[in-house]
Amino acid sequence: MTPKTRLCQPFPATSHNHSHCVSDALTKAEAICGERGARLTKLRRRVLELIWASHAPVGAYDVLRRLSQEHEQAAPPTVYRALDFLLDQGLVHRIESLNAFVGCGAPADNHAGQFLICDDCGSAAELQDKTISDAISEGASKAGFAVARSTVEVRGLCPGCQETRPGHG
Amino acid sequence: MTPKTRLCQPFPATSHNHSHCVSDALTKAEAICGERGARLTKLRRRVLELIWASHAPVGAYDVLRRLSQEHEQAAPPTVYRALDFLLDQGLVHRIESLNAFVGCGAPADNHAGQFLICDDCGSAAELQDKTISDAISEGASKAGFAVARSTVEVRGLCPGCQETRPGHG
DNA sequence: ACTGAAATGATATAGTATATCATTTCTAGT
DNA sequence: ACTAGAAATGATATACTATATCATTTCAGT
Repeated sequence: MTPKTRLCQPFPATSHNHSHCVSDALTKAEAICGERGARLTKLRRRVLELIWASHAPVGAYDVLRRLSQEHEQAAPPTVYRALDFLLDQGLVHRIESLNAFVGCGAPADNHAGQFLICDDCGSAAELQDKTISDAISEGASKAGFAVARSTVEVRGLCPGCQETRPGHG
Repeated sequence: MTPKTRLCQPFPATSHNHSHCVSDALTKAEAICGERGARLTKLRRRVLELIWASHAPVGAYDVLRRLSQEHEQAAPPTVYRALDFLLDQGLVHRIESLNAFVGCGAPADNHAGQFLICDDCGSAAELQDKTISDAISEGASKAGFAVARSTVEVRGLCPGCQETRPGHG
């Protein structure tokens, strides 16, 4: 049985080996793009890698600043085009409430995730919770609304930051 | 009993008397601000009225353009300050995925709504669906996440636009 | 009227995203 | 390998969204 709540990209444990996250994400991305005949160029691959530099969503201009250090011609469209590609392929998600982007933890399944975003450390966890998506479908359908896609962004404190800031203060 | 799904701001019927929506919203706003000792100044009231000009979320700069026609000194901070006040009072909501603002249909109850936004006509309906919010609380809690607030923005087609664009085309 | 707080005016600037056209690189068909 | 068309990138300009800062005006309570 599949659980109704799947934490497809958990909050990182303090001990986690981040370089493994990154290489894993890049490997998956290459496999997926390979299957689809989508061109994960050097530039797009590098942008994906920069997005994966942390588990916190990162702004397009932050990516640009880092990319510029190694690629002098980089300009806003350079980054936005790469991001558009990565979004199309489902390799990254856009976090609307932050105008920022985060790597997708389960790029193989075509899904719309729900995000838990820590107001303290900025990290985002990605959920695929069928109870939530079913509730949304049901609520929309009662209103006669035909759902195309939905954005769920939950703000609060991640497990680690609750220890440090128990009263949210 | 309270239904689990409340459509606290429905999609407008083609026949609906919009001036009634607006005057109703303004009346409620004055009552609420009066009770709270919050100052719904002429400027803030007018911005609220401009937001309520339609059921589609409206951008801050759209509000600015209209406001400028009657109030020459209006500048971006004029509008953003008024919006900040209206958001604080729960009289309008911000739609993150559109960078836009919409009047709140149920400003009296302090709530976090869910929004159904039509990709065709742009109208937004506001839901207060306990099934959705409970599902989010539950999913977050399984991940050990402490929820502060959540954003739910569903895109698709409203009842009226499904008739016109049955195949989403 | 006076005073401190709140609101608004005025200006500058930061931050996010896209339009457009030129050039280069890649792919498929020969 | 050659070439034409498509895809990707370069380069530049500009649009859109939001906030910082300080001056001035207005308001509520005394």
